Amino acid sequence: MPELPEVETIARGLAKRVTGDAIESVWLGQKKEPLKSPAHEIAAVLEGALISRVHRMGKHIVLELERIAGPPNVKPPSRRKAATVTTSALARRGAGPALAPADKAQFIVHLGMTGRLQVCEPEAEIAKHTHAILKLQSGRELRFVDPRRFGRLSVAASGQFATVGIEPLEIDLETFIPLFRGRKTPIKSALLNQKLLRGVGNIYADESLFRAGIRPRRQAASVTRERLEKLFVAIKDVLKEAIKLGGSSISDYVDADGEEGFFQLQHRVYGREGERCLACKTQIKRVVIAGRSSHYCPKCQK
DNA sequence: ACTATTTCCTGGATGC
DNA sequence: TGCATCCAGGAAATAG
Repeated sequence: MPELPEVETIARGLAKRVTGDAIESVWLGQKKEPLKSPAHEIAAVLEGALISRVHRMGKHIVLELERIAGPPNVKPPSRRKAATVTTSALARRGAGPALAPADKAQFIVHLGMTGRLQVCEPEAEIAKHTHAILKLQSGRELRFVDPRRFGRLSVAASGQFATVGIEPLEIDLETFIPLFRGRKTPIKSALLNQKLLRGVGNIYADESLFRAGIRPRRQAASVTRERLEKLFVAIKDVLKEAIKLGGSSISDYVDADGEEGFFQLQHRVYGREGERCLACKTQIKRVVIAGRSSHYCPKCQK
């Protein structure tokens, strides 16, 4: 379940492999769920584009694209046609400005629960649930595999993709505190709300709340400033530590090199229901909040 | 305008 | 052993 640290790890690994490479052609599967933008639009934007940079925004991986002059394999007439269809499709959905084949664009990948991006040789066996294959100029392929299909692929004109939430590793205390003001929702739900902070998911919300001594069910607005200050530090610490360890490998998560992360060994509450609290030996409890398992120590967290 | 709940998905674990 | 059921959860959709 890739959250900020896992996505950061994956984005860094991917950046090392594909920055400077170009996309020659694109194959997209028949399943519609993984495609947030229309298939022809994704293909039109990706084909013949240079990958100039790979980075993370919240839980999204963003590939910055630059159109390279006269890619021999992309015929201008077909591109014009695709752009025309794109324009009308966008207008119909009221999705904002049309996505013309601009000089700069973005390919945005959300891994959902089980999404994987793999860079491999073309002869490598195609995994079950492969939804996209990008043929690269270097001869390799970038593939998107996602069994559960919660992941999403989309394209945007450069700068058009904006998420409302703030990066938790960049936010300052005086911006952080008011995020929770007047919110009746449980603090755990607020942390999972990507419109507030982007990138925090179930694991790191639980781990941060434990470190800050706050029960996940506590109403966000009722958390004292003192506790919010602790939470502010806890979130940053947890995320930074997790990034250092390459993320948490639970379920089948591996990074771009197929390496597992090790932060799961540092989990103090997540997935430890019934086990003893490492601080006070009390049994860790699990409750469901907003449909998510939430783990906490009833003694350490108030 | 908020908040809470439901829905989408498959594979692995569990139960009988 | 085999089959059915449950569970994981991000975010969009829907309901309240």
